[in-house]
Amino acid sequence: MFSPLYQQIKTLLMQSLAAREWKAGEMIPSEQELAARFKVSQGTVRKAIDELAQENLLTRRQGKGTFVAAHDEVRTQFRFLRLMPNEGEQTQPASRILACQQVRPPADIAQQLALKVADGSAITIHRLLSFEGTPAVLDEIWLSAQQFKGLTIERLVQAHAQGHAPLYSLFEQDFGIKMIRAEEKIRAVACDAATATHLHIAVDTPILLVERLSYTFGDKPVELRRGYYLTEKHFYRNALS
Amino acid sequence: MFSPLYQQIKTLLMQSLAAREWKAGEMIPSEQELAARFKVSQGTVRKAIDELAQENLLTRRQGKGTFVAAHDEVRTQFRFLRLMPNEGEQTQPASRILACQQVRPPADIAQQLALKVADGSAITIHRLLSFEGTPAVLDEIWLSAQQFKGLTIERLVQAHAQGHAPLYSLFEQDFGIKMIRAEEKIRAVACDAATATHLHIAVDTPILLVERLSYTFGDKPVELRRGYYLTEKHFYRNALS
DNA sequence: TAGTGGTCTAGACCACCGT
DNA sequence: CGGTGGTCTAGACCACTAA
Repeated sequence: MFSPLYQQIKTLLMQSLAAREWKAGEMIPSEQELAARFKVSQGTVRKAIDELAQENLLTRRQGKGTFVAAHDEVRTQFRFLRLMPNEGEQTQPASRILACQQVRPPADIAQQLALKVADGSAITIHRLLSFEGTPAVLDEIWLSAQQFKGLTIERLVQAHAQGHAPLYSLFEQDFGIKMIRAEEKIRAVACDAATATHLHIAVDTPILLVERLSYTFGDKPVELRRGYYLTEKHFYRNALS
Repeated sequence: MFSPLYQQIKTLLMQSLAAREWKAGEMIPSEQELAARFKVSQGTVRKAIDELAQENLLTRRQGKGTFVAAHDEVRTQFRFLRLMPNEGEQTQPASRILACQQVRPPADIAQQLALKVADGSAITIHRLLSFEGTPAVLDEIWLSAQQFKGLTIERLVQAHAQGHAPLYSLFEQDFGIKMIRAEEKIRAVACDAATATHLHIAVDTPILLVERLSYTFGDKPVELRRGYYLTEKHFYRNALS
């Protein structure tokens, strides 16, 4: 098996990132330094960094340096939230935590997150996102209790009060777990009674069901999220390129 | 305004592609030739081609050459069709053309396609996609009659019979119009009577409404498509990265 | 002014493909 | 084998940032 040098360098860098050798938002060594460390030319390091930047793991800033991408940057703000208003600019939603409990996960969820089906092996969060006071998204989030030990509703509410808007930013900074990619399955379903109440709509209103599985380093699934999106004043935007 | 050399080369190449200097599927000149033509080093041409390949306008094949991307390649097969079965592998749908008429476009559609609202200024196609005999998608497609002069239902059916499965491949080869990117707006809606009949489902069943605007070179919108997706046995897949 | 990433070059060699 | 794209190097210079 032939593997180009820059790929090997890329793997090494990715391992350093996974091991949190440099924290989110921090600057990594300069291209020259890395070239010296790995005993390759700057161009080779460059190509490795280029690919990592493309994958949103690093951020290059000319004149300053290369930084570990963080989930609280403006750039990343709407990378995972694809809901757009029918008219006007995209705005930051208000988030209200409804619940956060340590529970026994259903079999299907445990399977997708590679968890044991045991009491307290999972944490589930329920929250409501609103745009300009109007509820738009009801999220049901599942995590491994082992990885997110100590995650309570108080902590979520507190983080939120501190302007820690994106959940992934909290996961990254407090638990050292960075979501690097996700896959979504989107379906249209009829709204059930409980969801209808939270979204202030009639039962059986058609809503989007967005099922998201998020992965960290090593393609490890760490979050499963079922989002119920009201698409009357908003739509799910997707660019095909 | 500073613009790097490779960007200028990229623009020149893109102009050649838009002018159909090389046709879909054809090989473009080698990097060496292009470097000589533009009086730059191979590395600079290389970087321009790299970006065009990334944008799916060119396809590199080691040992062979660089080719103009075509819509009938396997690679591109599912670039625009995001529907996946709940279980099993993604398969090619069967397509049935229901109608193809030259009509006066509604104002909203004319506006998005930059058409005049006049009798016969638009072409509309209705078609049904089925997976394993089960209807799954009803598409309502709008095009400029001027750009797609001579597009009739006979031609569509004939192209289809020749295994010209993807519509975009027909557009590319017969009309010289290549879709290079698209934006989709996805909503959940209740199925109306006409759609219900075609999809063999009950009225008011929740379905996905996928509104797609496709662009050619120069960010020119050339196709508007409203797709009604049945998401009982399938889902719309999306990768967030 | 010093340090960073960004561009560009020229040349060597490798991997892959077809003949 | 010759031609293609793919990798790697070493070095020069440019653009941007911050002190």
